[in-house]
Amino acid sequence: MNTLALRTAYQHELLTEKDLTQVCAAHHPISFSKGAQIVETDTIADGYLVLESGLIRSYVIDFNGKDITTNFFTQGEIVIEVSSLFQRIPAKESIEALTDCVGWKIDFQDFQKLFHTLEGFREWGRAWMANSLFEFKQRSVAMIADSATERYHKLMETKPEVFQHSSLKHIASYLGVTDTSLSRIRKETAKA
Amino acid sequence: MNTLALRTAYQHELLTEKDLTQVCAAHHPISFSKGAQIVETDTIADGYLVLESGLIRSYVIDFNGKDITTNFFTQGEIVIEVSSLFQRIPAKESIEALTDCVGWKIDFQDFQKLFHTLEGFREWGRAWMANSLFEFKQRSVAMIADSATERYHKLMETKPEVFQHSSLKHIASYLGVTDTSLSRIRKETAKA
DNA sequence: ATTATTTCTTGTCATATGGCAAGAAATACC
DNA sequence: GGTATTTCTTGCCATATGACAAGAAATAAT
Repeated sequence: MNTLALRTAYQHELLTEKDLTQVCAAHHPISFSKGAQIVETDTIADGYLVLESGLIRSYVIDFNGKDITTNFFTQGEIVIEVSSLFQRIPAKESIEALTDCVGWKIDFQDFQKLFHTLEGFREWGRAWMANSLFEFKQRSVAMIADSATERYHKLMETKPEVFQHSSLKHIASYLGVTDTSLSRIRKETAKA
Repeated sequence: MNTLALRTAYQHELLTEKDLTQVCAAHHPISFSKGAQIVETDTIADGYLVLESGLIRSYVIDFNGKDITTNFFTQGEIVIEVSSLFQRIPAKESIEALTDCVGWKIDFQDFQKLFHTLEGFREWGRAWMANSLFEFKQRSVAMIADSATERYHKLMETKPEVFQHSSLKHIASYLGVTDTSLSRIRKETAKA
């Protein structure tokens, strides 16, 4: 089986080749069919996965019962409900497969062992978290500073795969607009 | 000197009393005058601080030259530019004191030593990061799901201190509205 | 105290986006 | 293949918020 995604995901200067071998060995292959629920709300996540292929989204249901996509995951990304996994609390987000997916799963206990054993691994982990935090901050700033059209274009550039496999509705809620508006934005874009 | 904020900030079930003593000892008191720059963009952060008293904000300048407040920090909170500190890259956010402030600073090297030595401390750190990530996700969702008025009320509830010491402009950019709009929202609220 | 500067309010008007609904298109189901 | 269901588009109108500008109020500077 191809471990390309794993090697990509765990790229870090302080993670030695030896560490990396150990880390990879702690993962096992896993696959999901389109529509499968990968993390369910109100359960405690028991691990995370590195996505080898397919498209995944995380989402929450807001107080009005509206479904809001919080993230899209593509190849080589870590698919995880951070709060649930690391604070050992029930998940507040759901994660679902938008296409058939294959990936590598690591269980929490195995992760813990590596985290507390390998200095390089925890440096990687901390850097990964720092980067995630940065991306979410950027997202908040984009919601304030950019127009819906600009956010649409940015997503097109960074994750074009999303437009092949996700419905307008999911993309619209991620961008913070209605699907009606997104349909119009797309029309304008195509025209230009 | 009062170490209340320190003890509050480092509350975690896996951080023993012994660990905590060691952690506290790694901090030294520090103070800033109103208007002081605590973290400057394009420099690499050399530590972080636990705020004992005062009000601090972080902000970015967007591509249009607009100043956007990304966060407010109040007593007991960790004031930090995560990306810069943990990825050792130039800061993209600035952090400044909105009032005179006193707090406890820990230098990166001292933090590193504790992080890689004390299992409980890194559990705390990871939990802190997980929680920060969660808060930023919530912020993104609020930008999508809540009206400006709702976001205003939420901030009023969670950080009322902000309204005493920050200008409308800073609060407005944090909430994602213009100061004009915020002035009107406030008026409506007062009326009701 | 006086003046200058920044901050806040208020008015008018423009605009992006939402809400709702109807039809078209695509997809899933039997 | 035909029907049902979901998804997408489009029109009309409502509304929240922005842009700009002028004055008031507060704060800082001399």
